[in-house]
Amino acid sequence: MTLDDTKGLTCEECPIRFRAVCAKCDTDELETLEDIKYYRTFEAGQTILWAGDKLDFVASVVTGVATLTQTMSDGRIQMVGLLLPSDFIGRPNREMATHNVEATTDVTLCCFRRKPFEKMIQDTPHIGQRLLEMTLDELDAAREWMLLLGRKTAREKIASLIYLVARRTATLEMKSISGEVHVELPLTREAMSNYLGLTIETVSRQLSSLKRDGLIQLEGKRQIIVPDLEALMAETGDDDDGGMLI
Amino acid sequence: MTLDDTKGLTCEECPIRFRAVCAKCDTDELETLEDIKYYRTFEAGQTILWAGDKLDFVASVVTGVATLTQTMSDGRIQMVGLLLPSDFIGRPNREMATHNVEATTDVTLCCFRRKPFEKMIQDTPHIGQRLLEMTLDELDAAREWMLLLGRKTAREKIASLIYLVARRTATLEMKSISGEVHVELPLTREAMSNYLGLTIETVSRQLSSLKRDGLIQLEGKRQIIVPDLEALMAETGDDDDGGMLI
DNA sequence: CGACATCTTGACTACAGTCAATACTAGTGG
DNA sequence: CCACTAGTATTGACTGTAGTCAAGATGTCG
Repeated sequence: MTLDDTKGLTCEECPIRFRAVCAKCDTDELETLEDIKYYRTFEAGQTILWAGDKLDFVASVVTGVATLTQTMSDGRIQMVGLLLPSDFIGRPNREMATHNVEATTDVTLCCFRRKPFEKMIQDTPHIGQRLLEMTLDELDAAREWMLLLGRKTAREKIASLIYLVARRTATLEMKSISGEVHVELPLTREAMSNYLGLTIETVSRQLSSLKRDGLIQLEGKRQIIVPDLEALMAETGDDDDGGMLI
Repeated sequence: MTLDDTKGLTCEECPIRFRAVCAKCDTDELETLEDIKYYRTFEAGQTILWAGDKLDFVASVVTGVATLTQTMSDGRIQMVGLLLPSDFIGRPNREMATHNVEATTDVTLCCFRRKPFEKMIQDTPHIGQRLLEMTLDELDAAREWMLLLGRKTAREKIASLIYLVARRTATLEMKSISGEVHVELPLTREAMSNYLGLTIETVSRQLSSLKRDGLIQLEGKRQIIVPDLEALMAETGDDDDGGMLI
């Protein structure tokens, strides 16, 4: 799905219909949402929101990848969220953006005007319930990420990131989780370093090292081939069952 | 409030009545909660839950401090949550505990049987709404924490932790945020190191260094005096406005 | 008082960061 | 088509911060 395909999309046709904040809504509720929604698009590299901006919408990512980052006054940057299609931006009952949001690929957002959306949360349990589920999932992901940042080595960090994306693509494409997987990494080295709490030099060195050891192959800058996902997993420091919870 | 004071407490008398997951409930709703709740107490050092345990309750911390930790197979530990009174344990619709939960002081929990609690979330918007607010707050805290883990120096990490606790005590005691603050740190050096993604030796060294520089005074192992909160803040790497969002 | 936990300090090491040079890639214009 | 540039990525040499290993100090409790 490209940017232009989303123009004038109805909720029923929406590619994230069953994963986004509206997933539990019935037809009536979708109609209310239609009234308060509008689409916005951003090009790769553009900033969607600056921390501190007044925010009069919340939004779902429809297509593309965006990042949430936090910046220290001396310029150090830490990514604190990686937003994929269906992920939610903004917080009900908060007027200010708290983090920078940047598009790393071309991005389409489905924006909801904030005030009416907040009212819907009060009146439409399905929205609130779904948002709670999604927020709990994000909290789980954040905690996994904290383990990575606090305790993993550089090599383990890189392996974990590739494994995460590889696994997601594998399940998305309904492929078996073992065997060869082609991974499209929508992040620059800088974005990766900000995700992992490393410098770009260390990211580069560890990618080269994993390549030298035959655990990955690099095709251009953004394409990675993982010949053996199990073998990569062994480098992440995790044991296998992670992430299969209900 | 001590452990024994909470025996047979009614919701109306509860010390966390207006901050916990039940904060928005009206009298009727509290009555339903009374039926499915029971108290449990744990001694300092006890494990409340093991990751992987079957979980048939969720709970609020009424008194004391507990930690959420994640463990790697080789023994590395990262704290991923610090649970203070009113914080929530467990996740609706999930049967397994995903992290270890340990009492660092004596702890009282107000436990709710999971099934009826999940039903209440469906039927009682006030519970779900409050849980959503609390989860969003936790997510914010987790992201702040990720910045600390990924990008701060050891000294900044220690300063940040003390500042966090100092600030909380100061606001709790309605004292001015500037000037001298006495802080009770309910964590061992080991727990601090797991919180900060450091070794205990580094924690110890940095505490000594902050002491040498006159930024803190140590009274016994757990009591810290901060003569000048502003000066400590300057060591955290943050700029002042952090944490004052709506 | 002695025994065990926890904490502090010191000496040394290693992993990731810094600084700098070079390589690669994509885009622009002659 | 190639030259030039700008941005991004890789590699090397060196440094510095936090980790490791070990000895001692302090505190707690029977």
